[in-house]
Amino acid sequence: MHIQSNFRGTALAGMPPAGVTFHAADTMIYAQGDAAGTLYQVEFGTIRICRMTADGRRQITGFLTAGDVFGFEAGAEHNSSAESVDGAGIRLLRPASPAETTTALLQSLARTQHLLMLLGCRSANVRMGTFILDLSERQADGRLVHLAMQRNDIADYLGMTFETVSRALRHLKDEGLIRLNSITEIEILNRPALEALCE
Amino acid sequence: MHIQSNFRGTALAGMPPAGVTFHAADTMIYAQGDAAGTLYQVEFGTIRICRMTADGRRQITGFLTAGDVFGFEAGAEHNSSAESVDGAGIRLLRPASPAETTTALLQSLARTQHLLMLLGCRSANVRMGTFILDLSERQADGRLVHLAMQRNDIADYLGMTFETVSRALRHLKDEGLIRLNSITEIEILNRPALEALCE
DNA sequence: CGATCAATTGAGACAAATCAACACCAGTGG
DNA sequence: CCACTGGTGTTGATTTGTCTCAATTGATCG
Repeated sequence: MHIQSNFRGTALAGMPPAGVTFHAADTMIYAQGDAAGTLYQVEFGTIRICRMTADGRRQITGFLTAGDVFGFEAGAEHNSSAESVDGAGIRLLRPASPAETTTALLQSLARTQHLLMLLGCRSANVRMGTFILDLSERQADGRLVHLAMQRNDIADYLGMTFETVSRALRHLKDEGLIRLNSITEIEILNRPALEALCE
Repeated sequence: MHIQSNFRGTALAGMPPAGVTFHAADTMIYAQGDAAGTLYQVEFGTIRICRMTADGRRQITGFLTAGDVFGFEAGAEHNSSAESVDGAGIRLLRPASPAETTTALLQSLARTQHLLMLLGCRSANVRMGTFILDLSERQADGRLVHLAMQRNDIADYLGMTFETVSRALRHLKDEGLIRLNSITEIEILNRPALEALCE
């Protein structure tokens, strides 16, 4: 499981630094409605920020990885929940300086707007392709992309069903743009074409 | 035209306060790619924030009205453009305090996330209904909603075509939830039912 | 090995996009 | 005063893409 491997990878190299708490896969860090105020930073692993719609659907508004700061809210309560996707280490930030807060907020805003653009575009294939490219940018390797989250999470992030996620992946595969090395690893075979598709 | 009436309404009451510039309907305040840095505040009228997608579509990421602050960017350049919808007065903000910036940013983030939730939901009728309710909250009257923007703008905001906007309005009308008093004025006939639809 | 959950694939239904025609309104000029 | 025009909005017919429902395969784990 990725939980183990991810955690072990860090733990074996030495204990996680003090102030970092570990959250197992699929566990909640804070819930919708919890008191807000604290800021968090991802140390390792992947976090998803979720929000339930009134009709019962779930919208994931972001996936966060090492270095990302999260937890700000406009009100006194969290209107999103934060959950560990694959086992993650979280650091509590001591009250950050205003400048740091602004930077983190701007980044958060930029990410949200980026997702907004993605959802505004209606093609499932393009959404999926862009998602892969986005992940790729945040990961070291230019060809291999690791999917820490499962299809269901991707679906709720991209605003579609997990069946459509599956079909979109198949489509990109059939086009020769990617290869599915395993269920959690995608290989980008033709990046220029993929970028052209997603612009 | 709304330009005249809006402007006149303010102008007759006295000249716009110093530091407020007027932008006629459908004119640009800043463009995608312009140098960022200044913050603006809407004095009167309506502003739309737009972003072009590579495939030529336009996504409106927000409509701003009196009091709203806009213009922040993560980088040195604007990656959105700001345009006057119906003739609007804009005030340049002198460098705001960090606390004010954070507040404005949080509000901006909250709004963007709200729109994100809307786009994640796929029903055109619900999107349209929510849009009307959102507008209503920002306007004085609880029943009458003024549409400063035209159908095309609404479509690009809600991620659908203007034909679908038209059909969604018709649907809400047929359901007895709203009435179309004129092309720019909607009357909410059954707010509870409308809220129930949109949750 | 069977049990369970995740992922894929297929067939059909349905909502929105697309294409096209038409109505409406304001402004213009004969 | 009335045709003409261009922009905007509505409505209709058809196509297309995604959702839904259902069956099947694949992976993981006790």
